Amino acid sequence: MKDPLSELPGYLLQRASSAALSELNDRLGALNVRHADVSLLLLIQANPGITQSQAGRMLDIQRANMVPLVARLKKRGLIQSKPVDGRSRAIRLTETGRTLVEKSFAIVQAFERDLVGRVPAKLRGDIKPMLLALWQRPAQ
Amino acid sequence: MKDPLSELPGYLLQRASSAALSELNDRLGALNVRHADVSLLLLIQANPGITQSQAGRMLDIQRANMVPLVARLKKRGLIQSKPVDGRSRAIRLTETGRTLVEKSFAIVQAFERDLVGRVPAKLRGDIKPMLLALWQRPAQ
DNA sequence: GCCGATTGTTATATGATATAACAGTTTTTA
DNA sequence: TAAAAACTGTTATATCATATAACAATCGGC
Repeated sequence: MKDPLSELPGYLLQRASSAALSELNDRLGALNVRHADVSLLLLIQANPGITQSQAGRMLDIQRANMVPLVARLKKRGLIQSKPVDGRSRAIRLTETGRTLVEKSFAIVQAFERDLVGRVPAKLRGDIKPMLLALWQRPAQ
Repeated sequence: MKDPLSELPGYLLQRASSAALSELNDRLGALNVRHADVSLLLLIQANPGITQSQAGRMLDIQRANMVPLVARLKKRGLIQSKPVDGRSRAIRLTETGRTLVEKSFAIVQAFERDLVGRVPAKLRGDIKPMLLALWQRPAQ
């Protein structure tokens, strides 16, 4: 059976990404979180007091889609937020959130190690530069 | 603002993939198709008479999710199918489908060229091997 | 000829992402 | 400083991708 798609870097990029993401989600399932939760928690951990919109911009998640994500984490007691002015709210991890983000990050790191380990050693140093280059969105 | 996520190859892989996919979908919008349609059409073009399940396995799309995809392409007159035995159906491009897949493939190729062009020249030869390596799913 | 596997299908659920509209607030600028 | 513009969080809603479970019909191997 011919496979014309595997010649296309863009297709390989998509398949690699979705396979990796689904593997990571499987592993994170043990903590009952998903990759989107963890990326937001890690971002808040690195930037305590970050605003919902700021986080959304960095994660490329639109304002409207941040609402249910933040609400879920708040409901689980992982984050708290308080007004920083009349419209923005500063988000921080709770103690529970800090604990969970540490456990999650351990899983993420193990996953990243495995992922990188699948690449031939001589190419490993090029992974980040290459993915960053592929990420570039041309000016429109 | 700290960005702990951009240190993680897995995260870069996801962002690169989703940016690329959304750019490709934008470009394909001119033909009123999406990337999923085009990948199936290309696969059928390369393997006339391929079965719905076979295609699904190659594209990693489950049987149940192939149904609306195939139905949509059939409704647009891009593909036709006829029974190959009591359960399987062989799928082929129609003349309309052949025309559309050619136009689509031109867009895909232009996109792939641009995508690869964003990677520093000295790394370009490693794109496919690296993405294939990242795609590997460990035996479970 | 029987039994397990396969195929296409329906129904359904979840997650990610997109747009439009809004009320209240802040910032810009004329 | 008053009016205009931009920003924030929110609701409602739509689309797309993906997942599972169940089913009837069919096929293949023993």
